[in-house]
Amino acid sequence: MGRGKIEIKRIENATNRQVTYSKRRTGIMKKARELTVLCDAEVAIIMFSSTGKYHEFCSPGTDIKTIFDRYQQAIGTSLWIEQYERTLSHLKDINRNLRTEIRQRMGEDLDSLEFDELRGLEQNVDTALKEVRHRKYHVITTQTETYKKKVKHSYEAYKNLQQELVRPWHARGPGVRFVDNTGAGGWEGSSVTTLGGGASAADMYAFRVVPSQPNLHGMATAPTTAPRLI
Amino acid sequence: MGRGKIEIKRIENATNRQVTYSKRRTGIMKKARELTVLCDAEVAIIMFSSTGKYHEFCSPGTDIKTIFDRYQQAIGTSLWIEQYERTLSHLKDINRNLRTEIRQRMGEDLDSLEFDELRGLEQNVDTALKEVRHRKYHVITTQTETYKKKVKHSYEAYKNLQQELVRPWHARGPGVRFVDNTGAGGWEGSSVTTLGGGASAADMYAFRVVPSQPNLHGMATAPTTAPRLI
DNA sequence: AGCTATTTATAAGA
DNA sequence: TTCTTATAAATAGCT
Repeated sequence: MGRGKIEIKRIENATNRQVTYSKRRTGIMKKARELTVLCDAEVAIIMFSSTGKYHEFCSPGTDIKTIFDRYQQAIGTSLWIEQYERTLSHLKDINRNLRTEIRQRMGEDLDSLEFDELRGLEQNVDTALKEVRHRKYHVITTQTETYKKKVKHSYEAYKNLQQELVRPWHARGPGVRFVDNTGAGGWEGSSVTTLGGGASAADMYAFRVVPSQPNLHGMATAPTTAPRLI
Repeated sequence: MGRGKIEIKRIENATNRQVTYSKRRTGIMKKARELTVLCDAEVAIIMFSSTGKYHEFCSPGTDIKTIFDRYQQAIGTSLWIEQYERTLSHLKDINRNLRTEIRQRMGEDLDSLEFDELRGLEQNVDTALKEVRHRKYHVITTQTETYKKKVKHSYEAYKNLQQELVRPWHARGPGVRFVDNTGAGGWEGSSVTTLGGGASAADMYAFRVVPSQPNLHGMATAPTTAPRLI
């Protein structure tokens, strides 16, 4: 009912949707009011727009909660606590199963598994291990490359400064007054020149040893932020 | 809208009132449905006619209780519902994290892990794999022993019967009248005598191949019963 | 927010 | 109840 017929499907234009919502909401509310008056009925309406705003209608002489209670009595679903408890215990069950699966994937609680399940698990974990190793080596490679570049840059900067140092004072630029040489000894002397070539990637991370997965398998409600390597 | 205009006041004729209620109720429900689709809104309607019959409408994908909960939250009523929602979302969070951990233990979604986490995971999965293998071999050994004993017993029973067969008729006991020899050829001739010694344990289960873990990682609310080997 | 051409809803009657 | 139809209402597309 309007200048043109519209298809009943989600209005994609947000503005349009909002306007239509507003108009039609008013229409429904009016209809509801008329119904309560004409037919002596009790009506409760709750609406939430896509933007989250809420509107309500309720027959005069009562309130939404009363009508809702009556509704619950009528359909016998009273006591949400029931529903609530059900949902809760359902989630807890799922949770417990997930934990069991994790424990089994960690090699615990295997007694309850049949042989074929054990074999499936073994195969699965084996595949997973390969995946993890694959990913680990990928990360090693990537990060090693990054470090290589960083070391190379630092070394070049260092060499430039060194050259600057041996040039006569009168040839220096006006902006160069200090040279940082705090690490000149141990830094240059050990492995800088060779690191770009042959240092093993694993050595680069040897300073940080994590014996087992500390963040996984926790009760954390939000993802814990991991300590960053760099 | 009709053959004549009507005043919005209680319809005194009961039949008329009932008919109007029915028609207009249908109209409102339709409008509500259209609103939810057109404007992506959530709508819940509860109606009671003057005769006490109830009707409801609710946007698809949700239910009246959910909308009512949201409504109560919106107007700031009900403290325990908040608590309930919090507990629920807490459980859902835990759930999500557990699933993430399982996926990572399966070698998926590894991109988000830092290097040290990856290394921890690798170590952990590696250990788990050893545990699982250990347990698997334990089960194999145990079951193989069981089968060995069964076969041994069967074989001895068979030999006793065979001896019985070669004894003269008059020497036989009164209860022995029939001898089952259905499998005498293929059974004895092939591997029975050697099985007790050298048959590989793995061969015993070769008839059952389970490529991956079917029951793990599911949404099951209760532990699923596994197919039994024996 | 208003304005209308149109589409819808529905009152009354069958 | 359900259908039909004349009419009242609601509203889509524009300002």
